[in-house]
Amino acid sequence: MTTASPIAGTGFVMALPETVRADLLARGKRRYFDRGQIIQQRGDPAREFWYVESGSVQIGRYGMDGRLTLFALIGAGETFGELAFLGEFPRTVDAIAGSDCQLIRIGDKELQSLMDSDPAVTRLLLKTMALTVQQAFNLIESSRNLSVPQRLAQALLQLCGDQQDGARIMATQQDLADLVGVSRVSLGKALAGLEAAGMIEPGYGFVTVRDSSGLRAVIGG
Amino acid sequence: MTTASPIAGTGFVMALPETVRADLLARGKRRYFDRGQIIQQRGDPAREFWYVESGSVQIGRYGMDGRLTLFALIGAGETFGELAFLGEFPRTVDAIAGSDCQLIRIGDKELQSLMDSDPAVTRLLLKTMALTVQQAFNLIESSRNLSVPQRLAQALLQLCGDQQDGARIMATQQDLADLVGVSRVSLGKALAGLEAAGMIEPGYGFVTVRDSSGLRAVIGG
DNA sequence: GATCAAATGCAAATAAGTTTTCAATTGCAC
DNA sequence: GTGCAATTGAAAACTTATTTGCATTTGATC
Repeated sequence: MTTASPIAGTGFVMALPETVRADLLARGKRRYFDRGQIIQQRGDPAREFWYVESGSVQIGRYGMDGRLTLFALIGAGETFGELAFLGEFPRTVDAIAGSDCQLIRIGDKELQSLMDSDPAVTRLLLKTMALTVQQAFNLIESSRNLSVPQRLAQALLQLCGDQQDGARIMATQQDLADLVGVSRVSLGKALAGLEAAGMIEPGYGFVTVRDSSGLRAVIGG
Repeated sequence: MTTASPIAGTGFVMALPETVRADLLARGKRRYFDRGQIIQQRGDPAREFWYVESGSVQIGRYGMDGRLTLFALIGAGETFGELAFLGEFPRTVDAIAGSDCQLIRIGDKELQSLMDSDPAVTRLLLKTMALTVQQAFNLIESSRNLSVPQRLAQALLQLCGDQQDGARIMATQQDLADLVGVSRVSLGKALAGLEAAGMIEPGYGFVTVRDSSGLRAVIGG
């Protein structure tokens, strides 16, 4: 579901002013994860949140069948895990390294020392959080009246992130259907439509984005 | 739309620990609004947020025709306007006194002095906000797969707030349809269904809730 | 390269919601 | 009370999405 993506990952750190962000990231510790490695699991205590320096992270939930229901793909420059960390509740989603990746861990110590260093930072954190939330709500609200192809386009754009055209999104049609919140049949039709327009190329277990600006146009018009 | 309600008003202040809340509210100034009076308008700078001490506040948007599209009804104990205030962006919705009401205004000065008084409060604010957001997302996510009657039940419960059974919700079927995100026809059918079950009584321009626990059961099952 | 499970494609029947139109009702203003 | 606009009720045609079942294709494994 497109609507789910803002739940897991946001531009939280990205939205901070350059100096503050650099300061915060400098305090955190770098950690490396191999593709497929589990970063966090549902129910874990949330002692930190993560900034993705390179690579990508899959956010979703494992069902009893062991399959991952994808919620979001977090790319470089994005963060995930802030809500559970700041809210002090257990992880609500699983996170797996989608590729070999390099993350920066930001925990209580780092956050606290940043807030101590400058009292204005806390207000800034609140502001950034509120902004992020508002954007997420806007996204949700706007997607309420969109057709399936439009919502699919939105989801695909979210999933391919900042990548250039040609990005390969590793997700089955069933994954995408869950993400967008429709049946596999409906999603298949929507995919076919976007393919006919030359914007994407469906594969077996993946989708290649050919024309991201076209996808944006689909949403807009 | 049910999904819109968390945007406008939340239990932000309600979720604060008793002592902190009392402290914060004691700092704010009481203001009184007559029924129908405008509290805030879209585009206004957000210099404060409001805690509803008594009465109710309508949140929504005025269309070009001068009609209000209802998003939420905020009752006693709830707050509204935090997002725009904390995020430092202009109001995204209009707020009108739904009845004579008594609000507490919390602005920069009050918030700042609270944060200064105890450094732990800032962390607490972040936590409360994160919690509120997560709850809002949970609500949205859960409502994704609900039928129209279920979403209607959810919206009605949200609108009648803490009130006892017998609460009269002043909203036309068109209002409710906009709120739930369906056509008036579909909403009428859902209303009729709930009425047949004896949970509500539709009126002319209002709905009376007869059995709120029944409505909750509708959502659950 | 033969096998097998996963993933995709396709089609028909069904369900749900929308749009449109018009009639009936309600409540307010005069 | 009468007139009038807003609201509600109801019906039909239409659109969209779901469900179900099965056939086909793909890619990994042995």
